[in-house]
Amino acid sequence: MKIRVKGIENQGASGKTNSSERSMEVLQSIIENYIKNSEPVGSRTLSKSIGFKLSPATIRNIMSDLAESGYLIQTHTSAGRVPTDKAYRFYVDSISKKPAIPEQIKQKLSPVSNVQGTPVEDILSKAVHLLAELTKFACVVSTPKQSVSRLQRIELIKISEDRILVILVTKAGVVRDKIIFVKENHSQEFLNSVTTFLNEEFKNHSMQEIREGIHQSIVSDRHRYHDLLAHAVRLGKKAFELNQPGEMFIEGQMNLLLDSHFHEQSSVKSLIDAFEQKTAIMKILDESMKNKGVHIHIGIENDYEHLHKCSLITASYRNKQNVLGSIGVVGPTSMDYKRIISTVEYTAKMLSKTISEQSYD
Amino acid sequence: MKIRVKGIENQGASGKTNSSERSMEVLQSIIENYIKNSEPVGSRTLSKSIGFKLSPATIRNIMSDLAESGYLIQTHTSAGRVPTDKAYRFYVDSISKKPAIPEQIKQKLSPVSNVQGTPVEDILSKAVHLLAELTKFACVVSTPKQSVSRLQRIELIKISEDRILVILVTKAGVVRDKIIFVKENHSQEFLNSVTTFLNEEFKNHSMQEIREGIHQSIVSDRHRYHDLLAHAVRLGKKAFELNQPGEMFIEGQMNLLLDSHFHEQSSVKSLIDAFEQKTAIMKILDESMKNKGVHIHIGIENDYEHLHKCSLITASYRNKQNVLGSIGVVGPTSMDYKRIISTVEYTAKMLSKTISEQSYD
DNA sequence: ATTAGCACTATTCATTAATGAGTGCTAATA
DNA sequence: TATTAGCACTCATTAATGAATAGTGCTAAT
Repeated sequence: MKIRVKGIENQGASGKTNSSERSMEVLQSIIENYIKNSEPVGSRTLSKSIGFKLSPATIRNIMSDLAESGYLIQTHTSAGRVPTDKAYRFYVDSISKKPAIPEQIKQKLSPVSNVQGTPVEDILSKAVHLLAELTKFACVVSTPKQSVSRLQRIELIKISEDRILVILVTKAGVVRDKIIFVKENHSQEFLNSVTTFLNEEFKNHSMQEIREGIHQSIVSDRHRYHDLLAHAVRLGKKAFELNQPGEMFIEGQMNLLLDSHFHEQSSVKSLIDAFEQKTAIMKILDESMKNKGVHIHIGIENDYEHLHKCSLITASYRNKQNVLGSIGVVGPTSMDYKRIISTVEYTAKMLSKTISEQSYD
Repeated sequence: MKIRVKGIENQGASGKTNSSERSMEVLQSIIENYIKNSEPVGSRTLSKSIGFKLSPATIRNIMSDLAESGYLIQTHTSAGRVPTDKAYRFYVDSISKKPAIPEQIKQKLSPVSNVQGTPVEDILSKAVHLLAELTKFACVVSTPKQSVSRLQRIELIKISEDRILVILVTKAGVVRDKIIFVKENHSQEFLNSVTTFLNEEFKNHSMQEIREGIHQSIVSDRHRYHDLLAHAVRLGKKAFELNQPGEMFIEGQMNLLLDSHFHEQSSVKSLIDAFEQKTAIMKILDESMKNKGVHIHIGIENDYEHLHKCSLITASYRNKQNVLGSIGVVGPTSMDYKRIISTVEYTAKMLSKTISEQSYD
């Protein structure tokens, strides 16, 4: 058996590129070709598409090597070759200069920044909708995490004898409400005092801190004999209890089903499952908040099995103070990474800009 | 040519059912058979399924008549027959006793009523999610219409020099927020006075009334020389301006794409379009709020062309005072109407019950 | 090291024939 | 007179066949 050298070793001082480099160039061409046409690419086709700089036979040899190293697979003997997830990983890692955002995309996304006085949720919803239209894939966005965002204001409104409406306004510009049930029949005036106290005590603190702080207050008994404070703390504890599990907006799921890569029954079922069980995607979005920039999860790299046929491109958005959530695209592993990456990046940037302007500090 | 009698005339005092009645029974069987198996039903199959009470030949004659009257069509000469939208219309109109709700469905929907202190939106979202799971079709629900619901409370919160956060709480239990931009730099104390004024003036009035009332106030000049009131009216006008276009939650869109009836490309495209362009479905939901009970739109009966292959089953939900919105199912025209109708009806009932309990009066 | 040439393989596509489900009509039957 | 059995006919579906095609791998020549 002939052993072909496909290593990284240099080839002396000749002007030629070394063989490893050339292999990678070929691989890149194959990937781009496949992304474009969604069809297995053969040696002749490729030779043509790179302007016959290499003959089909040469390319066959290179392809054979690439297949051996796990970058390509054949669906059957006489078919062309298809990039593996490993190939896509190589591809996205080797992308150096991102393409400029086409004017058309900027145009399309402009409504995102054009939203005087709109609630954050509506901005997110608008953004994810447009992103789905642009990419023709499914898009998701997570709503701002409650725990990190800081308190702008709390309001307690008496609804009935035993129910109080709590409204929390965070600095990120998110308004949350819930009803709490109480045993005592507090007057609205009393609630106003409590409100004042809570606002003075906790304004600008993160929800996380507040929850811990209130817990502390209850454990310590410094308020035990002060009626107002004791009640305030008690109510506050209920009011700040975590109840929002973290939401996510989804748009354009159906786009995926027009995509030829998801035409088999099983793939469709997987997708439905993935979107039904939001947790897996949510986890990826959460993960994406931890680091700056665009995050890419290619097929098999996803922990969740039903996403093995998908790639996710995500980017976090933020206001001036905090990372709030992230937005992303779910598409086939053979998506046009360059385009999608820059589109997601740009959308997240727009989102951050808009929300920062709207933020309450 | 032989003319077959297929009219409504009676046939004397014999114990036999008259032929029209029998035709309708056959039609019903055909429809139920088709709903069950999604396959054109032939004379032999049907004869068997009704226990050979009628021979295939007889059934063929009846079928031929039904086809002539537009209740059935053949996809091709040697295929069985398929119900038309007219047949489905007949079918749903002839449903007399609705089946009891299976315990299993009640069980599954119980989380809807089990929601202490949850915002209305979350309840709706939960309900529509469960409905989609139960029916395996796409489900939609419209959020409470702002205009009919009455004011529980308004809050104005100063955000920055030129921005005020407005929070509207309606009696239906919906909290809405938006930011308004102002030229003057009002103090929070001033805003509090305005808030008090607005609450006293407008509590318990419908948004519609309030909008008109404020408009009146501005046209008339009774507040012109009173600074506080003039400002209050000005701010109020901004605050109550309609900005919520009426939302809709969608769940289970992808279920439809597993359904064999939507397997052709064109159908899929239509569906995507229908859900993208939410207006058509929204209109049907709005329409459904005008009358009590379950509403049924079968295929071609829908104004919107992209919904011609779908049937919609909708029902409104309400609190003690008002009809708030509606919830519905979008599925193929050959859906199991009995089951879906009763499921939707039950869901709407649960929803009404839960929201009424949570409503602020 | 690269390439041309050739044998080989597997898919895809069109054609054909067999099968079968279902109808419509007519004549027999209850 | 309504129902049914029987039969000829239609058309979709399926399987089988073969030709065309796209692609590979190997070897020998450059």
